[in-house]
Amino acid sequence: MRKTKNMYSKDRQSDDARRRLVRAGIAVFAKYGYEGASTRMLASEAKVNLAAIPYYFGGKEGLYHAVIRSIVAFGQEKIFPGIMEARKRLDSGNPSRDELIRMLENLMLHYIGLVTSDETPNVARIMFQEQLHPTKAFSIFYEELLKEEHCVVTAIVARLLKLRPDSQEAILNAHAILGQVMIFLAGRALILRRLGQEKFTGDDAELLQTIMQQHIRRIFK
Amino acid sequence: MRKTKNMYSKDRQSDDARRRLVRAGIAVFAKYGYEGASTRMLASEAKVNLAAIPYYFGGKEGLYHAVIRSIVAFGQEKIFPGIMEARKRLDSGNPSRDELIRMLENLMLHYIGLVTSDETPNVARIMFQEQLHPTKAFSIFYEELLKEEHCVVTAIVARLLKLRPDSQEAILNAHAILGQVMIFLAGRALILRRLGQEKFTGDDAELLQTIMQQHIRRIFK
DNA sequence: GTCTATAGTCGGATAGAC
DNA sequence: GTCTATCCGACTATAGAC
Repeated sequence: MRKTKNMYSKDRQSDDARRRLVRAGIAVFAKYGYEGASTRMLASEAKVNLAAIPYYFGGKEGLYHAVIRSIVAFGQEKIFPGIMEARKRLDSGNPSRDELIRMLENLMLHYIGLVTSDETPNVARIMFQEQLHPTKAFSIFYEELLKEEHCVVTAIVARLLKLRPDSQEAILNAHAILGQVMIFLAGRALILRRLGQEKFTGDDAELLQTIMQQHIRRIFK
Repeated sequence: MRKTKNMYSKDRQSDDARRRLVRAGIAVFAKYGYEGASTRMLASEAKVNLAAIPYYFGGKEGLYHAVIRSIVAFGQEKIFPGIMEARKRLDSGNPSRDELIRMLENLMLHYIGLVTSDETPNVARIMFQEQLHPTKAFSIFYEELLKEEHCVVTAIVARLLKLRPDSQEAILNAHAILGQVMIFLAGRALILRRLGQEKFTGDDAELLQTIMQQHIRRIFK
């Protein structure tokens, strides 16, 4: 039987080291990519010993997978509530055209919040890295996060356009709609350089919201 | 004075090795990223000797820059004609609303052609890699390719919405419009998995064209 | 659990024969 | 210009002291 003191210290410190490594991993993998990130960077950013990476995660790859899982959890926490609510309203009840448009708007406005927030860019960079170089991690993102999100948006778009929700046209249309926001994550460097800014401001967020509302209303009204 | 035979053989073989390396570089850097690509992969893909990379390009980084330059040239060839024509019509003459919309449509339809073509994905992957991890190469892309493209689209959008072409709103709006197509390059893995396809078909291209036309017309009419 | 020291591997670049 | 052989540095992972 373990002593209380040991359990405390073990759990607290161990959790601390693991947590710091995952946190550092998000920043370092986002900035340098999987190959570009070295275990030395990761350890020093997390302020833990180099050997802690193999010890806690079995190696660099294990740490990366832990980072992926933490991103999935972050995403599920941030976007699933909205998604699930939309899904529910679609399945039960028969939302009117205006309601459908408002649902779509709400989802998009929510994404804009993520785009312009300070904690999202690193997460988003890792997700887009995985799109450019899909590994096992991309399948996890897709199955546990992106699929449901994409399907719900497709379902809304399909209803608005009177298409089948599994039709090619509905899927492509939904992707284009989502692209209007997503490109601010994937093409972040371009738009920031174009604006002459280091990061997005609250004004940008507001402007984007009105722009997105206008686009959605004009496209679907 | 060099002998004709030597010049011939030098130029032909040297050009051949250089060309093969650049060509292989596009494929390998696209697939694995800059850090992930090794000189050994690059040489073997190009079917040249490992030492040819330092010899011709001064090293891996030099080869990468040559690849970047070749992509800029490719892009200028593929998209500048359309861009320049639009720019000319904007500067001289006073295009009508319908003409502006048609200009925007034409640019977007052209990009759809690039999205669904077979030779573009690797080029696009390298460009989006540079957006996620901007190096010196990103500045080259921006200054010599993306800036003019983005400015022209912004100018068209600004006229349609009666905004100043350097206003935040016009710039963000144009980026969102472009995002509808660009996301098919940046988020290629996602949409292909969603469609259950390995690559885009001619049908996808057609559908996308009609979708994009509808969106643009509804947004700006 | 945490650290230092080090093993073992692979990367890019070079030297020098041809 | 092209090749083989090799160097050197950086990387990840491990062994073993504390």
